[in-house]
Amino acid sequence: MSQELPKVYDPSLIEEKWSKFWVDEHIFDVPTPSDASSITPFVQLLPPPNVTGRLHMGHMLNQTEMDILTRWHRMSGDTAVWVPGTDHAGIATQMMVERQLAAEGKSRTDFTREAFTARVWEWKQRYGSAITDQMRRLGASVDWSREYFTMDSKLNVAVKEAFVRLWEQGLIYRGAYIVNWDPVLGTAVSDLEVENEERVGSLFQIRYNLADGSGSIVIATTRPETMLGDVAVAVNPTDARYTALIGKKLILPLVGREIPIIADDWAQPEFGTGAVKVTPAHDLNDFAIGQRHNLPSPSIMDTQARIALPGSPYDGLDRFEARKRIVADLETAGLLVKIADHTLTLPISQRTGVVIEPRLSMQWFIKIQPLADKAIEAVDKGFIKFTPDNYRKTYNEWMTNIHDWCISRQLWWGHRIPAWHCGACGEINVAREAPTACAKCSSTELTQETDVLDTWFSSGLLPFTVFGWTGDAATDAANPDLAAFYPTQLLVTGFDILFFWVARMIMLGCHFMLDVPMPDGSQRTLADAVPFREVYIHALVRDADRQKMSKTKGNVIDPIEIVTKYGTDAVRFTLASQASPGTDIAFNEARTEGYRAFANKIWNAARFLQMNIDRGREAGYKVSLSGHDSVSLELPERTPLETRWIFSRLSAVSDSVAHSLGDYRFDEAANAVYQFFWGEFCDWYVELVKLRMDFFPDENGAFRPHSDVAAITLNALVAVFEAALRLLSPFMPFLTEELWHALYASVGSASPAKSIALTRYPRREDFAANEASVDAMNTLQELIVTIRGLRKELGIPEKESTPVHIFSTGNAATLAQTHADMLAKLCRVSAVELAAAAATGNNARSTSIFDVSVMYERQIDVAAERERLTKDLAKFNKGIEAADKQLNNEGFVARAPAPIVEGLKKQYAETLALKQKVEAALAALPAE
RNA sequence: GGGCGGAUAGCUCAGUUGGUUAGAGCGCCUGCCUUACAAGCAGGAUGUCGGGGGUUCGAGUCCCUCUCUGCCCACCA
Repeated sequence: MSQELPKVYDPSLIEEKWSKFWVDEHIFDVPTPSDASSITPFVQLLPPPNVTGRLHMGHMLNQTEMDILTRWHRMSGDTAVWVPGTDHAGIATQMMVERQLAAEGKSRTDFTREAFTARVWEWKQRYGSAITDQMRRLGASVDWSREYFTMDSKLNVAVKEAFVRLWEQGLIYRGAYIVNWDPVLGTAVSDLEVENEERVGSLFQIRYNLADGSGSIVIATTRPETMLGDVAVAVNPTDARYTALIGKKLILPLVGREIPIIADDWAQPEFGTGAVKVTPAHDLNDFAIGQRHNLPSPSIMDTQARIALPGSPYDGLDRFEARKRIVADLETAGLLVKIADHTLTLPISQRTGVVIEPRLSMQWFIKIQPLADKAIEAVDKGFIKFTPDNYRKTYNEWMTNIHDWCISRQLWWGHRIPAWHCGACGEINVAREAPTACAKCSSTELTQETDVLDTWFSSGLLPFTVFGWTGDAATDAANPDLAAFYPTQLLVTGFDILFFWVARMIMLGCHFMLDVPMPDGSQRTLADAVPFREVYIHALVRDADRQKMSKTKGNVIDPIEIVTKYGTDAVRFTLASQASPGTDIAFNEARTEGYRAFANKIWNAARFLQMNIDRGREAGYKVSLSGHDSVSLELPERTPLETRWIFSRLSAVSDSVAHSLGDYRFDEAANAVYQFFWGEFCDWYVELVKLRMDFFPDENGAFRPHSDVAAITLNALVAVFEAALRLLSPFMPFLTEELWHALYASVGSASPAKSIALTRYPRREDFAANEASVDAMNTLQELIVTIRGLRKELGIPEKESTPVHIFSTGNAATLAQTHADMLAKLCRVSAVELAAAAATGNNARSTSIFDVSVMYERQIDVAAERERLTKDLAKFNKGIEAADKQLNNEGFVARAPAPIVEGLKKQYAETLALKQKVEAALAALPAE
């Protein structure tokens, strides 16, 4: 190697270099394929983070998963496209800039709309790349050449197009309805942006007197202030208490207005007093009653939820202040009957945390049922698959109970609704470009709609708008990006935006793309109109105590901080090692420390290789790397056992990693590569390889004669390590990139690709697998571990070598003799002798395949030995008892499959033999 | 009010269609600086698989039930 690697892995020395390299060298950019049918696409859309955002652990988990899959697919030969972008996030961004203005002592209303949006753009240019910079740092292998921003003019054109088409198709309407109103933001928000919170409030009972003075009705309400807008009192038609009163008039307290008593099923006799006040402009249900009974719906509040009734004593009061005053006034008037504690669910704005005010206002809606129908069908028919599958149910539930989607927002930052109101005739002109005259009356008195679209409207279109959808069938059918990359293969996201985003993309994708012919000109079916074929929903990242991370709790872990501390690869590995479908991740720093150690282990393995390559070279051996594909299917005849074994293991692990990743079992995949690299490659292979490297002195300081075994082994070692790096690289891209290049430099050949990310992912068939070597190694490993245990128990000093006696009915003893060098190296065995019979005694131990005794004279701890043996005996007895019971059970023998019965019998016999040996050993123990 | 999930070692979690004596990492205990790595090496201990019942030759795994615990949806004044 050109330069020597430092002894301890320091991620900060290499990470910046590689993240910059990947971006600058356009390693992950994917040009549009000229022939869509010649590629296997693997396309994913990054759930666009808010442009105002900062990366949190949820993002990092999401991106780690997407990146592992993208890198794996890319290395497996697929055309892997991961499209990044950011969301203009109407409300969040506008709030951000307004806060900035507030700091300058200004407010939005000090600006014109144009000046304000210009200011937002300025903000975006300046700070908008913070989150994507963080992504670059974390090594997300996205195609930056395809980066989008949801307010880009290209996307704006597409958004307008989509809106106009929906309007023309009669799927968008405008009307006055009750919407969720955020009085701080001064805009409507969707149902999804409202969180329901249970709180203890009060239920007020108020007396409304009959106009004719013949009595009164007591109503119950949680919101007395809305009585100013009452237009009726409803009772249930079956409620005997009130039937006589239906049709009579009441005097609205404090106001004096006359309102009727009406009969409506909505009023439930059991609740409160059975009589309910009706305020159509400030309650969804009351609005429905109002419609049914043809009642007026006077609004009593302004956009900031202040009472807006000129002339009223309450005019200008905030709603909660008004409530206090009204309750007090009612009490004074003797009309307040009762105040009782009452738990109720309050709608809270997700954005501002204030209580949502249901408000009657003019809004734009999407008639959702036709879109939902297709979206339901697409999932029902399996065109879109959910992992975990139970989200399908959640999705269906929501989709079948869906309400029309209010898409208008009273904001300044966002895609402005392409509609122009005619001042002359009131006609709404919806058009792609600003019309010059009203289509109905030709008046030129046109003003553009001031509302903007819900952010999720534009992000719901992304799967096709990012690839240049225009809405023109012929143009879109000829669009090579759409041809190659739509539908995308996979969407990885959190459940929190299942309805906000995933469901909307499905509805809008199925709707719009159904009209785009297939590249071959044929009619597109729903199966190909879907925006993605699979959805993987990942869980939440929690803190080490499984608490949700939140700013108020102060337990938020900043990915950048933790990455700075442990290195990106270690944090990625921590997330991956726990990421499995449906399971939340408890992020524990102790674990990350463990994976930093793993990174260091890999690093030091590279140093070991470096040393061997250098020394081997000096000794005149040739070292080469054949390339990044198949390592070597034919191992030379003189290849030692451990190399045949590690190749077999590499083959098996490659296979299992692929299967695990295919099932989104990131945890299984990560654990498999971890176990392979540390537990097999380092713990066994590297140690055994030292036996072959005859350019190092042996135990006695002597050099052995050179042989081709050393050359074979050295080259195998290099090949296996190189393959292991590729295997690890989707999980630990930085470390593996660095070491991969260093390895090639060390070997002295040019690396076959610009980046390890562009090499081939190891596959099962790439490595010669050999069953016999695996069996033999398993036996030797068990033997070595047993001897180590015995030695420890006997208190043999680490450096002292001892002979062993081995008896076996199988090949264990001969294997031990053949590979005595391994035993010498790994458990200090000076000589292997075959025993004629199984030994029992303090220095012996038995397994089902061999009996081994270590020849060492030493007084053992009799009490400890007795305890161990007694424990073993109990264990064996328990096993024997259980097996005995089963084997004597006729039902079991008759019905269980033969291999199970045979297996149990064999095990029974083995356990019995072991038990007898333990009993003998116990008997042989000297008295204490 | 509906719906979904979880409960397995001190901690965080695996455990494939029921099949032999339930695993991993971390932590813990013991001994080691063995020519890559002390962020290391070797050895070791640890479980009434939440409780109860059922199906079965056989249940951590399937069914019922109870307890605890997350989460999502919902217009009851």
